[in-house]
Amino acid sequence: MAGNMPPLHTSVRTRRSPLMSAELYRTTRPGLLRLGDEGQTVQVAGWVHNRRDHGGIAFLDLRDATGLLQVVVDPEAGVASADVLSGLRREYVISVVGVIAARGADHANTELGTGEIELVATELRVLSAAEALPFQLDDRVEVDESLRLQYRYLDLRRPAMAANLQARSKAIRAMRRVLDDQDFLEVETPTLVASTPEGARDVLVPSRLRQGHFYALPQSPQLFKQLLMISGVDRYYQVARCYRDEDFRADRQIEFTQLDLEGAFWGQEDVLQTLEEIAVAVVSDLRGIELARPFPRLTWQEAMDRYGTDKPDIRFGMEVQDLSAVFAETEFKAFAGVLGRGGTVRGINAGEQGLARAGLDGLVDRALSLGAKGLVWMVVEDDGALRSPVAKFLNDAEKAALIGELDASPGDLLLIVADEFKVVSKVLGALRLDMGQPEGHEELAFLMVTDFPVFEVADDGALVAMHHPFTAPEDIDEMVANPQAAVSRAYDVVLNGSELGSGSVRIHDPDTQAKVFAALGISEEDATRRFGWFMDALRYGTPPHAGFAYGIDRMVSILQGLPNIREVIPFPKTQTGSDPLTGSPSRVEDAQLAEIGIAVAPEVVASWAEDGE
RNA sequence: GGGGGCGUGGUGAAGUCUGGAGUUCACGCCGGCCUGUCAAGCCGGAGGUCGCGGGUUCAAAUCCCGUCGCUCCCGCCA
Repeated sequence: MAGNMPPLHTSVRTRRSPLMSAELYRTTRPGLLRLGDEGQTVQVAGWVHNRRDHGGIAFLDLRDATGLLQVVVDPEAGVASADVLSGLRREYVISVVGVIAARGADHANTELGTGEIELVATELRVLSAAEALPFQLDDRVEVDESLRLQYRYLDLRRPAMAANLQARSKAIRAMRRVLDDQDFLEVETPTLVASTPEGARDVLVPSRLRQGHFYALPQSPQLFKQLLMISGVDRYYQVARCYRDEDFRADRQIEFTQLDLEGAFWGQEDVLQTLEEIAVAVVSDLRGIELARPFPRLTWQEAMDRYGTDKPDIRFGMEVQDLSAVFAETEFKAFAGVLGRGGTVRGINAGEQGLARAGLDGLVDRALSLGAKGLVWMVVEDDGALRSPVAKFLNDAEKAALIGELDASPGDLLLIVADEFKVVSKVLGALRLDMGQPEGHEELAFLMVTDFPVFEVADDGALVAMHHPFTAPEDIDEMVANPQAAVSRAYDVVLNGSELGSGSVRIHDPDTQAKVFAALGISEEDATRRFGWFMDALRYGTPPHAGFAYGIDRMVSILQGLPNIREVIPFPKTQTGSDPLTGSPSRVEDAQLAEIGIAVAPEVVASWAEDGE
């Protein structure tokens, strides 16, 4: 980390003998000094990370974002008054003048980048005192996250968190470098926009000037970037804050950041090439490794068939196998019934899991919670027999074929689900991750998933856009004739089982756009009312265009090997959408509400009274 | 909206199943000693309404009910 940073204040640093003055705090930074700097007189400033006081000589670890530097204080050297020296505590902010000295092999600390040297203090000044902290900044104990969030400014001092902030900045810098080199134009789009009923729930903002009317915060800059294509902006990008008001997850916050990009006269291949270049640059800068190109590709159908999900983690096998043919003539009613209704029977070989009965029952519960009607588990015995509650319903040929299809060996756990394709895929896809997904993110497996369906069938039977309604179908006539089977020119980038982002070739002709709206059951009248302005824009000469959006929070968190995106967001919100530091969201004055013509519903006011608010 | 986990001095954990004195461990904090440590060491000390409310009981951190907060998952997330 420090190694990549250019020395700060090089010109100042060569000054002779900096004297402690009111306005000069430092001439260099603690983490930047190295063997070879011995003999130099420097001034550094930062926080007292730790203090080791031997009564006579004392050691201070001076910390700033560049790292730690050991400062040696001899009480008889006149560095500062005895009171000042004995009063130094953790997290005091100090400025120290001293001479860099080599520590010698006996005293070197190989854990620190600066471990071969130390600063022998000649002068020390306290810039700011610090009370005892509400939690320790070392990694000895894992502090409750709400406490970390309440004191996020302290949490961010921890070297690991400082490294996350730096990684995020480096990632965005790499993205900008790639796109700037290709003459992309960075354009900002509004954050107060019109609400659209599709997709996620909007975050609404009441208008004061038009009471009873609302802005929405953008779920993405989608339509604005398409307008920019129509405007003649040839290649666009933006580091864009986006807002989706759905429930939180480890990888989802109400506000998040995307690298949004779009290009005119572009097709799918142009986008995918650029996405690879961006990923290669970011990974190179954060991990120091060069990813092999091209990235592997799967169509959506292949991904679903082999991994049960549209965002497969391909770091491990355990692929889903179609067992429908094995059980085509089965006497086992559960399977036969599903196959008779046009469903499918599939399974995975979870390998040697060594689960006891309770663990296997847990898997069944997990499958049920995922929407399965049941889960068949089988353990291959040493003699090749199958131990399973349903083994007695299967004949020898079926058992043999099953073992063959799943390439099963003694000790292996086989998990089988029978249902409609969607359910089977979801359940086996999730169980596959439960059983086999590697811990952490040491290995990086990027993947492009292409050829998503245009539509998916909602619970009420209606068609909804799988990507969004501005995505170009492969073939518009086929789409009209058989919408459920229609393939779109939409694609995702997946990393280690996480969707890093998605994009598509867009519709650039108003007739096609109208047909997609029609297929979605949006009447011409509705389409005109909601998207008329956009349909109009398409009529004045629209270049074919395509684009993508990378989720920056997810990308950085995975590259940093972290389990949730809050670690790479400076000031995230809790799962219930609150910020323990600032207390948002908060109630506002009645006068503020009156000004915007809003009244809180009586039952909500009543609930405040109950909660003692 | 639903399910799971967690909540104990400043921090983290054990104690909770099987009720019996706020008990223990590590870190931090305060004071003392200590001239080469680096998660310094040694000695001493302070610090808790066991998230909150109610119930059962002679007795509740422990059992029951409710509630709040954090977190993971399902639903949701074009």
